[in-house]
Amino acid sequence: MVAERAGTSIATVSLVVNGKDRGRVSAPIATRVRDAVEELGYVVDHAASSLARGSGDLVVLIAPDLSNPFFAEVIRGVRDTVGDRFQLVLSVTERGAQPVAADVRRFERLRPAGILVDAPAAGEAMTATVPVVLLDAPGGSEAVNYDLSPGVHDLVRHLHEQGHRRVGYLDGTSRATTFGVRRELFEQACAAAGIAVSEVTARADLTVDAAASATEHVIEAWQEDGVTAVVAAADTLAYGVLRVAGQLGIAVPGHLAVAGFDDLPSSSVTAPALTSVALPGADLGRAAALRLLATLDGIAPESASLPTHLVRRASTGA
Amino acid sequence: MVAERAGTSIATVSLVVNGKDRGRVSAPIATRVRDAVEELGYVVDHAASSLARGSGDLVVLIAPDLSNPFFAEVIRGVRDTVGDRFQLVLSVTERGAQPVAADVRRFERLRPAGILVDAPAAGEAMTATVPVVLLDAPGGSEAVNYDLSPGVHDLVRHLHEQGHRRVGYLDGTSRATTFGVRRELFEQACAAAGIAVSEVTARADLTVDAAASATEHVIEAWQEDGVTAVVAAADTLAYGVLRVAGQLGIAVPGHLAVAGFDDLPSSSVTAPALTSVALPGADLGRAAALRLLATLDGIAPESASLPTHLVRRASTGA
DNA sequence: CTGAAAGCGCTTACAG
DNA sequence: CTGAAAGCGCTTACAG
Repeated sequence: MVAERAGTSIATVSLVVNGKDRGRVSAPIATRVRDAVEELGYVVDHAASSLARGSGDLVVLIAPDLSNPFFAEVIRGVRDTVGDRFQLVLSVTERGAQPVAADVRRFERLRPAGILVDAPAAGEAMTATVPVVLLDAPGGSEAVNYDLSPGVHDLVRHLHEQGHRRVGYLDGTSRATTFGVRRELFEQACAAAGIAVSEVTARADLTVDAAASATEHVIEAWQEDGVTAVVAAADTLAYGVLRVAGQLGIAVPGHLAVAGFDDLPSSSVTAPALTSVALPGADLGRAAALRLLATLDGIAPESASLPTHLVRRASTGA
Repeated sequence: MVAERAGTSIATVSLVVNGKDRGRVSAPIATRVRDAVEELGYVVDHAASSLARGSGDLVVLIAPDLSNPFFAEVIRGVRDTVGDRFQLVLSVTERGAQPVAADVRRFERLRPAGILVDAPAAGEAMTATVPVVLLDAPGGSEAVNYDLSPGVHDLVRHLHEQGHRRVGYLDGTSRATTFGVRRELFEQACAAAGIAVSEVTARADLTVDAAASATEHVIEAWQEDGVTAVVAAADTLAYGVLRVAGQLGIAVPGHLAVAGFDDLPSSSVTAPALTSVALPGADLGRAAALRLLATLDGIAPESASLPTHLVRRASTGA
């Protein structure tokens, strides 16, 4: 239709709308085509275009839980980076489960330009016929990760300075590898610093409610065990600890110091404000998108490891 | 490849993988095809399939702000309803802006089976070549909406019973129509009940921080104006009011009652627990998805209006 | 019950 | 600089 109206061929229209007309199509014809496109409100068919070209302009981001403010940040970083060149679409897994290989498979069918997978389940081989970049998947070679070491070491040193010698750890139930790494690094750093990690263990789903109820179950045991500080694997979990402490009248940080991971925006406004190992979500999204773009442009992506640092706030007496 | 391995034709394979083989393909051949599909890990190409068929199996949900727990609920409802029949993909607008017609246009290219638009900007004509269902867009005919009346009237009656005669209203800055409706209904109901709505107005983006800082600006004026209760257009906003009241030592509900809209999961656990007009997000998502499915099946969808009700909690002295 | 063939709307060598 | 033609991987009447 457009070709007919512009008095030219379909091939020429294709060149013009794809911006490949430089030096291939004369200016007057290109203008006629653009006018026709405008008047007809023509928009290239995505399916046909993807089919002919072999892949489309979609970038898929698969994440476990979009309602988590952390992922909102990641999404922002990805979007800012892929910009107008690609169309970003999101997919959430069922009930916050970690993305698995089958999720990638399902989106491969869409022939996206690339797939980003945030916090994939451990041990899943995320290979596809399109480029895949993993976010926050320690161990994967195709991944963009945080370097948790500096943040964790700062945290442990800070706790030590504040006089804590026995701490509790509230872990997540998530299958994401990053939680294993957080815990391991933390325990190693504690051992090195002469801080004992209580044998009383607790874990919860990544919600305030779940964390609160897990905390209720172990808080007495922690107290009896001489724990003076609790570190949670995520800020959301730490909020649960804060809530229970508040309800039980346990002074924070006086009787119990609390810290988390993520440094969510709301962590500066909890009561008391939460000390946290900052994992800049937008940076992660940006780095992952850059890596994907590099791959698509045929450039060997450099492996990215994003710095982390400790944000000291009132919950640990800072 | 699959056809070759199964010793049959491409057409037959197509019938089998699309489950259209009943009475058209013999059992042994169908089995051979399925085996071949299994062994080769074959998955139908979405682009080619969409192109040949005219439309695909994608359902697109465009929403302004996925990090809002309310939308997380909506998404859950949609997903539960579209199930395996369609592939749900999400799109977030830039910086939480209300979805506009251009967003719909952009996703039309994907040839989805249908498009769901949550909280679209007011006055946008959301027409497309594929079925579009609007969520929470009062006034639109293709929309699934809440019937806010019962909830708002219960709220006003409740405030009246608690002795409030002068209230403040904290509005959202969102362009979504629903906020206008909330305010209007509330003011009408107040007028009818003999409650004055303070002229001191405040509005904020839908975040706790923004609401808190907006509240800080007007709280004194409200107090001077004799306001004894504040109603916020969303629970997220009400959290900001609660925070400021807490910081200033204003007793809730003793000196100031607070209520919101949405009844987010976290509203039962704020301090104090928040009275709220419940807008069941999952129900909205479910109703919208059902409406889309009905349209796709050629059934005239019945217009849906979802009931709302008041959840009374401690923040208004309940 | 099965398969050859047209066609979905594009893109891209290729020939002119 | 321009256009005719092949082909992307499917689906679906249609003929057998």
